[in-house]
Amino acid sequence: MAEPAKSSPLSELRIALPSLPMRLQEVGRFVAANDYDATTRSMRDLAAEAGADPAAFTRLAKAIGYSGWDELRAALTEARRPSQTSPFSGRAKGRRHGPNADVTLVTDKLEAEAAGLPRIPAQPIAEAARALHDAKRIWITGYRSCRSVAELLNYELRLFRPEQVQLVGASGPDDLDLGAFRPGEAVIVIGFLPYTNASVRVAQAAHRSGATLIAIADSHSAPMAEGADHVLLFEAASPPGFFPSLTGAIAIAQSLAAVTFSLGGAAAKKRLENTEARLAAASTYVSEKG
Amino acid sequence: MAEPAKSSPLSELRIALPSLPMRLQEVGRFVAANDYDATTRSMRDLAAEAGADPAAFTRLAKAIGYSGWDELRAALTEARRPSQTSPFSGRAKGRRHGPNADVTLVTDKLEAEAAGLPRIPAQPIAEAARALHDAKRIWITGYRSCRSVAELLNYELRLFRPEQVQLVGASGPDDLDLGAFRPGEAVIVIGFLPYTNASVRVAQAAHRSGATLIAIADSHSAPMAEGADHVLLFEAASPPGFFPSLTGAIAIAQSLAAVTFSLGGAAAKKRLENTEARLAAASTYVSEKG
DNA sequence: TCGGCCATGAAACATTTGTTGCACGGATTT
DNA sequence: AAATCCGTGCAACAAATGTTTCATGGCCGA
Repeated sequence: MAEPAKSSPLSELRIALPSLPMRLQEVGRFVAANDYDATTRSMRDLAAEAGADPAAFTRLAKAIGYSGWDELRAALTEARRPSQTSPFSGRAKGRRHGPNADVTLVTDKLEAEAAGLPRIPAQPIAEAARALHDAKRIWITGYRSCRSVAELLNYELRLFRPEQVQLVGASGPDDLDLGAFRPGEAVIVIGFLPYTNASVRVAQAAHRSGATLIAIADSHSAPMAEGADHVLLFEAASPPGFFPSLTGAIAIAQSLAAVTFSLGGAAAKKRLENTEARLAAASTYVSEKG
Repeated sequence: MAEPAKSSPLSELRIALPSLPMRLQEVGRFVAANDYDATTRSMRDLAAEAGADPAAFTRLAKAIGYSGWDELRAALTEARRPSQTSPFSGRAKGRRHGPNADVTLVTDKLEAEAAGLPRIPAQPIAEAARALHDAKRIWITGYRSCRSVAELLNYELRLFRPEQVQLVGASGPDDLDLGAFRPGEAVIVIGFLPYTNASVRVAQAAHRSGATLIAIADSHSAPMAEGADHVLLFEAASPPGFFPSLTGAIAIAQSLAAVTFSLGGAAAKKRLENTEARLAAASTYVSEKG
């Protein structure tokens, strides 16, 4: 298989974890989660706290290729040494050229997107949230890459308003939903350049039906923003050769859901708790442990 | 006498330094200058490197009020312990209610998320992208709210590698896909606390199969990060009452797709152009106009 | 000059450290 | 069903740890 990036002893450990015997996995997890204590305290101490046999630590070290616990701990200690590099900069073994171009590419992109977020107008989001709060029913629309944003919004809103939120096209052809829009309902349409025809049709249908139209788009002149009651803007632009950025749209979606939830007050909170209890009962999630 | 501010054992040491016997001063200065080694290496080791007698360390500790070297080192160790408070913490502005409480809520949230993005480690993303580039096939997994991230990644990767990218569970029960993982393929699993059982099962299956496992998660100790060849971290934490933030995960997904695309070179570019041409021919998009 | 004092290094001490051999038990194979 | 392997806990081991003691030597005050 492709050789794993064994940048640090910790990642070596984590990679090897699943293929170890059960008890060794336990102590391995303990070490990975408490690596600072692993470097400072004694093996027996750790064993006592982890509720395991001291010998297990020696065996763990040998199992992942070290001559013993001492050597593993030495490696962890070196990896932890505050040493040379400033807070960021990865662990850079001296790489400066070639592959490093990708890294700066990523950093630049992340910083650019971070810069875009605070520029998102907050006021319209709050207003749109109130509209959602008042809506008897909420429809959500997004095509192609915007589908992911639509689904996230759908998911989060359904956590506390399960019966009143629906993804357009979720239960059959989109066109069936278009005729179902009613006044008093809200329709959210997400899109950016180039605009998908289908999303524009949804927006138009929403407007015609008298429902409240909320557009999440990259421009006021976006087709789905025409006639919209609320327009939530984000920056989708990216450097040439990149895909448009959806980070802003996601941030808007999450803010929208959060404010709508807070407007819902105790009732919304109650419903969310019910949902979570149901998920827990179905053992959807990995149970927490010490 | 006036009690000196004993904020840390180190400052205690430095304060008491001048009033100590010469040899103890030397040792004390050595400890102050190499406090990391002081917490990790043994007394005799330090003595050898400092060119001093081991006993001097015990005497130094006693001279500044500790019962022995062990106690001094324990204090230094505690002082050095990495703070367990999350990177977020400087906030908690008092504003709760008011006319535009919702608006400040949104701006705060946006700013917090913007601050989180530059903290995403870029190096692992670049490495993971190379793994994707080399993979014969790419599987993508995400449940519940992470489903949206998975689908975005799926969408963008398929733009230039249509036949080799597949969403786990897209064509039938997830379990059918679990058996299909092969060495030389890559499996991406996205998740954060609370972790969905299904995603952990996918990660385990991927690891067992010998495929390259890429985890996008909120912690190194996330279950799906165990055994992962690449772990891409983001901050999902949000203020109480909020949903976890997916902004970071989306940003990672997009960076991953972008770097993978750039690694694809001319071939990837060609495929992307084909795809776009096909979409245009199907008049998926609204034609540009004045 | 003598006598006490203290800093200092070396060696001996009890304790704790990491390690390894052994026996038991469950799972798998023959 | 028997044989075997492997994971695991226990206990004993040698090595290393921090501490203490003791002998030495320099310093200052009588």
